[in-house]
Amino acid sequence: MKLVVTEKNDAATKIASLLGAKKPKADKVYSTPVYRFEVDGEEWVTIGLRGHILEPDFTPSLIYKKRGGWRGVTADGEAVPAELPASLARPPFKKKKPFTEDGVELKAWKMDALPYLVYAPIEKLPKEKEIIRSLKNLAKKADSIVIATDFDREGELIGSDALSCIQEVNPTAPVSRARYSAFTKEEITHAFSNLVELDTNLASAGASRQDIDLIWGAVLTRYLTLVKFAGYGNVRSSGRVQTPTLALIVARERERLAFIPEDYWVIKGAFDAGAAAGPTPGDGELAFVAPHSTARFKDEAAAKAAMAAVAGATNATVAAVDKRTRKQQPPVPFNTTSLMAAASAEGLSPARTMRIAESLYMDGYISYPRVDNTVYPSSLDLAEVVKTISGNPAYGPYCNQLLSAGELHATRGKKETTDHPPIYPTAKATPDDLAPADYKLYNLIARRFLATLSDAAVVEGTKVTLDVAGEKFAAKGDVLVSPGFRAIYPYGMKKDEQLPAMTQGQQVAFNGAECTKKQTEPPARYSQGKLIQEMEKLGLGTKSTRHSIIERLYTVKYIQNDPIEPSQLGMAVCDALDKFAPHITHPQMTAELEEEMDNIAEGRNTKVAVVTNSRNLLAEQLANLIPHSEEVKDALADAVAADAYVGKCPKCGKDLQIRVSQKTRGMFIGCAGWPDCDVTYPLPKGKVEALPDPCPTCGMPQVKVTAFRSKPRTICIDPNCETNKEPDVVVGECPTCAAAGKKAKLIAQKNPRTLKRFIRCENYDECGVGYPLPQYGVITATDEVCEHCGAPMVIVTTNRGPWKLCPNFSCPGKEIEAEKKAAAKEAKATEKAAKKAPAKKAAAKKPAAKKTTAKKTAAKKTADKAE
DNA sequence: GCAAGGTC
Repeated sequence: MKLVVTEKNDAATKIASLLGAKKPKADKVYSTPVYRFEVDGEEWVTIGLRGHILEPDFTPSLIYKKRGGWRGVTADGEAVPAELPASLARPPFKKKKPFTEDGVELKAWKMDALPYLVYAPIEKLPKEKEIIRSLKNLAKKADSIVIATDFDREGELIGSDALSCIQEVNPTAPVSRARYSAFTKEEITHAFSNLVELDTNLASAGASRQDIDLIWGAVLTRYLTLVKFAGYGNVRSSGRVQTPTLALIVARERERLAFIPEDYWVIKGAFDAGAAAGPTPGDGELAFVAPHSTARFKDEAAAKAAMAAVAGATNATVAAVDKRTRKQQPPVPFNTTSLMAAASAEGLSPARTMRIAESLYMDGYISYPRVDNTVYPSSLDLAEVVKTISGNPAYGPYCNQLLSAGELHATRGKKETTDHPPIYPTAKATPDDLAPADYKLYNLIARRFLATLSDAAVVEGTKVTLDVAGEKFAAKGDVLVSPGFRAIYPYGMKKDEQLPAMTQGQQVAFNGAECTKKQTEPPARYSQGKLIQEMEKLGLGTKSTRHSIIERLYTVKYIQNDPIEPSQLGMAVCDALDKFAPHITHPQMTAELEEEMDNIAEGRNTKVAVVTNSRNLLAEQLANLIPHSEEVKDALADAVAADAYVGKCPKCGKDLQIRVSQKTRGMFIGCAGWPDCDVTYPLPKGKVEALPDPCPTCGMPQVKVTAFRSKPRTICIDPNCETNKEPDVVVGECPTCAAAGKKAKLIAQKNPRTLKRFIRCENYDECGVGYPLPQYGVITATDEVCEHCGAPMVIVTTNRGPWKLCPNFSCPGKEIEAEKKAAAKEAKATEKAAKKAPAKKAAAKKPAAKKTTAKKTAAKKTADKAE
């Protein structure tokens, strides 16, 4: 039996179906899918890994296991370097030698262990245990092995790791490597009939990257976290990619802070081409506004002079009309980066975009979403794709138009690789088939695909120069003459500005001018999309990791909001590292690593040499950091306090800070003077940010609260402020009391101490009837009761509009509704799958659909609970 | 409790 190992399940299926004489048989080894088929009478089987199946980590025997291995290094491994470089060899023990904890002898403790970590040996440990088990099981029976992972450095490494697993159980089977860069019959057949050897140099280049990333990441992350410990879960991370990325954001913020705005003046004139002289009382249909031809007056006197010159004028002469048509070329096909950038402009974060893209891909709506390529391969039948999506009524007419216009020609981007095609739609979807955000992304991808097959848009630009008492005004207009791709791809387009038709020498009415003082703006903050593009330009991260790097910066609270601004903590971390360990804050580290990896791959250098070199460099940086720990510690502490600051304590005057409750993990506002001062304020659930302006009603600080999936709202921190008071609302009669023959009202109310809102029977002590309410939104009573449980229906009006709900958390109706929805969705999925490809796909799809709905119901439940 | 890179 010949065993073919691929990087992912998807590749395993494709290769099996391209090489098998007959349709491959889908099978499972333990829980891993494998595909069996025959080639020239020989039995073949393909198995897809899940990317890396091994993961480097410090040799376990060296690490004292307690608390995730952060507690120190043990003395038992002879692998522990006996001698540290002089710069790091300060007395490592705070406690007396020999130092033991829980009977384990420790060489160094916490921070003092970091120098040892710099030189700690690294092993590859299993990461995907299930897959490894399946792989080994197959390997035992294999006569020969083909490594068919992706054709790149990480692919070579993944293959090499797989091979080391295989050879543990089958060291003798001959091994070869298939190199392919497209899933076409020719390419795959060619690769498998021209097998080569695994490139161990290339694999060890990748392994060097792994080791270096681990060592630098672990040492610096632990340093930053331990130097000013802020409780478990408050990790302050650093890494080869994330720290330079943070530095970009911080640098931009610094530019903004250093920016000195300059005043300038703008003059705008009002004109009306419908009347020869003004002022015109007319309908204003032909009215337009045009700026002075000096777009920005740097000098107020000059602006005033121009205003004085046109004062009293009622007439303007059209001095010149200049028309130019220009073409707007259709966009190029989407790769991962351009998709994330375009989606980011539409309000989908890169991380969310990739999550959605992944699920659209798994459900067969779009092609593989992790690509660099921006040129459709010739093997892709463009017309067939157009036909496929033409079933969506929003695209139908445009698709037909494209198809009837003759042969299709697609735009080409600059990057051409052949591993995967650019991202395109692979199935029809309508808004009914997908969740709103999913459809938003699908729609973007489908329209982009059609746009890449379209003609250029032709825009006629008109520039009209108007003379008012010798002062020139310049009116500009853009009119779309031929929409071309813009008919289907409206994203990122400016609105047309139409000017009335005018001819040279014509007189138009001048209805006065307005002079406004403005200020120059600092450079804009990065949007997530822009940051991704900048990272790509600098070689930071890969198409598959950039979005998660940015997300990481958000979760460790180095950055906030979108456009991205750094927190005080983010700035402090960046500054501290830039001062004492500058190597990690620059993209240069990645560039140098790339160069070294090329050297390893080409055989000019070895992994050992490169990693050792990197260890030495890190040792230098750490030796620089350690003596400045007090300074770093203070800087981080100040930054954390500044991020938490919301205002002054009304009782003692110290700082009020946003804090996390140790007990409940919930947020509250507490006084920095605690325990001497016991002032606290409750906070509702959600993301909380301090606001600079105090409450206009009571003068206390205000915060911005963003609850899950809601728009942010501003609230005063004082629950007793008028703005936080809510009148009790009678929402119905208590059913339990009614059954007992009593009459009692159900009242919607808010607890000022906890901010929790709920409905409670006025006779609660006896009957115990109560229901939870969402934490915000205006509650209005209805005279209906829930058909399932008898609770009073209420209407909650938020900024997203009113919605009616049964407040009973355990109402049986909730389950029934959820099931109905799930059933409807499943029916649709089954129907769709059955239409597309009989039998097999339907079977594959059904559980997937079930899973998503189940997940969604669960997510909804937690969301409900959170409210 | 750590990185970055694959993939789900």
